[in-house]
Amino acid sequence: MGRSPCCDKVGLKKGPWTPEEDQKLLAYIEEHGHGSWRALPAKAGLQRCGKSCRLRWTNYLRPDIKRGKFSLQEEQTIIQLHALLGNRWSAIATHLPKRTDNEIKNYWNTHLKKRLAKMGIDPVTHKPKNDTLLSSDGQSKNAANLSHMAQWESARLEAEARLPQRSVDVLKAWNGGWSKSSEGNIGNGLNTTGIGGDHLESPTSTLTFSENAPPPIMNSSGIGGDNSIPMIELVETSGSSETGIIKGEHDWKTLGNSSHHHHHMPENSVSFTSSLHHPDMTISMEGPWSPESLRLNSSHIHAGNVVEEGFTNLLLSDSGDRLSDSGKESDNSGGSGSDYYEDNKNYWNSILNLVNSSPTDSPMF
DNA sequence: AATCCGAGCAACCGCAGCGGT
DNA sequence: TACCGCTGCGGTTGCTCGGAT
Repeated sequence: MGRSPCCDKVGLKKGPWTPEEDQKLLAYIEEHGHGSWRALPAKAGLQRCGKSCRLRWTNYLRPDIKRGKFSLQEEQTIIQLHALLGNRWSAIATHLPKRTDNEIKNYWNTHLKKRLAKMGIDPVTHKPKNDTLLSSDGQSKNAANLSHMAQWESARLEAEARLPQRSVDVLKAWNGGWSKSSEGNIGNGLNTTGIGGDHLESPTSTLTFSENAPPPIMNSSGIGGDNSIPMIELVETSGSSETGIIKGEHDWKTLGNSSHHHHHMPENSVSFTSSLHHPDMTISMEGPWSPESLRLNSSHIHAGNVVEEGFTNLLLSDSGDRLSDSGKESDNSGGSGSDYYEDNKNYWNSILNLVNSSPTDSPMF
């Protein structure tokens, strides 16, 4: 794989951009669009490599960038998403209006990480550090720390409650082909690079899930091995209540490739909302659990990205591929499958307990 | 006033992945 | 299938600025 030599070329300027350079770049892109970044500098009369131009544009010159202090809401969003996604800044950036991944990354590293550390929360795992909260006999050290913990967990709950593990499992199954991640972050098969591109900027998403069990698990090859989610249709509604309903045989078999197993979906209900550039996309699922019955409702949304983005939101999981063909959990992360489910259960129970015993809107930051 | 030092942030670097040939 | 070009991403660097000494 040939490395792009653009930045190695001699004679190309590096370092801070001058206002003149900014002006040239801005003027060129406004008139022609960026097209090929590699070719752009010469056309725009810039002594820069294309990479540098792209970076300058995406991180600074783009007209839709908001600069300045992060709001409380933005901070919480970053923290919550970081708890789910880890250092996937570009994915996090798609949830913050007009913020760039670079800015979010910097903000995390310079502000939020330190703040969490101060609170005794491990900024990597987003869990309270043992030595901070517990003494050797497991008793809490002091009430302040416990309060921090409760507040933090409460905020974390907000994020994670939007993403029940089982829904993640379902979507993993839908998507199929999850890869393992050495760092414990997701390695899903979805292409996220199209998210947050020129047409999609600031989704915030929630997922709600009924108490009933979600569908059984697909095999690992899943549906749509090309990472698409072909069973979903997006209907442009422009604010009307009109929705497109896709109905068909309530049988997964009709949707995927012929190799996967036949599973019937139990009754279930899913509601997914996402606010994008022009928010309020709603995906709701009613009746028999089957992707055919997904009902999508959106307005002013770049349709191609919406579906992908929406499901990427659902795929925010730190678990790897734990699903097997038969729907049982499989073990490929070092622990047994039952350990995983036990841990998961305990985890959710602890979060729910914390939330039940603490104010939901307690100011943390 | 000069120097030091840390925080904040813009920009760079290298890698991975994708599409085209 | 292998190679190449290109883009995007995340980690890191290094410059700037402001506060402390």
